[in-house]
Amino acid sequence: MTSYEQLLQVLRDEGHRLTPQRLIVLRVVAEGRQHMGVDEVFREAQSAYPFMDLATVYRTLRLFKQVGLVTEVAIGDRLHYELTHPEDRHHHMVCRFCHGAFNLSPHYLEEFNRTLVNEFGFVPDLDHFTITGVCVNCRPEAAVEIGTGAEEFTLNEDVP
Amino acid sequence: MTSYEQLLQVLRDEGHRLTPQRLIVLRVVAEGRQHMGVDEVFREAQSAYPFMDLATVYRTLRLFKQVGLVTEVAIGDRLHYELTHPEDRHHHMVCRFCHGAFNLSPHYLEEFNRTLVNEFGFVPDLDHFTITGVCVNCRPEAAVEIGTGAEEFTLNEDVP
DNA sequence: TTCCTTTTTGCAATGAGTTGCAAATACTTG
DNA sequence: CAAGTATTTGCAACTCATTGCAAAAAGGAA
Repeated sequence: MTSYEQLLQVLRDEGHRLTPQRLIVLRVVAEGRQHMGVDEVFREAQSAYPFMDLATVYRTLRLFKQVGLVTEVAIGDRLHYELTHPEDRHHHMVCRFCHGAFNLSPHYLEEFNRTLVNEFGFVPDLDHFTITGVCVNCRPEAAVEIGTGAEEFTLNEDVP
Repeated sequence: MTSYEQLLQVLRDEGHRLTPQRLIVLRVVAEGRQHMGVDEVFREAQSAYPFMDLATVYRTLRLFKQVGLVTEVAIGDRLHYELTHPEDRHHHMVCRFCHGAFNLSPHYLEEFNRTLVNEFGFVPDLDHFTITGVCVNCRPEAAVEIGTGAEEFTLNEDVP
């Protein structure tokens, strides 16, 4: 487990200033659950430091992402953040129905990454990657939406 | 080449109404270049129909995307749209530096798609996919940004 | 054609996120 | 520890995109 002091050192090393606002946001994210919404981070931070401004939270999270302290995950149409654990890097599969976020090992993208670099000289941003889709649990709902014929059984309640 | 009439039929078939606004947006996108920005579409449409509203353009493009007439591409932080050519489906690699968009054959994602479905039961949205990164031409700039040592040669102008 | 219902439009308001700028403050150097 | 400067904050204004709602218009039925 990365210690709090080590995290601060990352900021100092890159020449960023340690303001109370940054310390608080860092602690909120470090102690919070996985992929917190910005509003969540804001409320928590504000309760620890009532003068906290929303713009500061956005700027701070952007900075933390830039230096690799946190990972940004787009869930639905909102940004979420979680502490980066270097030992447990992972991408996300986000369900378009339930908005659940499932971890995906980087290993599943290695081949793809190599191909883009070798064939096109294109270096994809793959330190973190989010793919949306439909999770196992929501596949029945998805089937109804796109009409696979399954609705004849699931929607008709008059069958004997 | 898909004819204009065929495109209209797609809308009619799904029970959408053919309004002047929709016809114009469709024509603008059909005749425009690849991945047009929303503002671009708006300006073109407005010059053909001065009462055109921006909200209508957004709604119309969203509808067209939903029925598959157009493909949405996120370039930088803005949405762009291009006519969907069913014979020439492709994904996009978007360069974070020059914002150039390069086509990517769906074949490069087939394996990845299968893996997610088989291993996790997760069905990714892969009718269109955009990956950001750094293109061949911008890799020198990227090297300077992330510091690979190359800057010793590119930035120091005092070498004899 | 006319009437009727439902969809669509235009407008204004809203929401998430970003940005310009002056005032405040963290860090550096003496 | 005081002074100087470069960064950061707070605030308000702004941007892109979405939405609620009343008025307008499309398409189907009489």
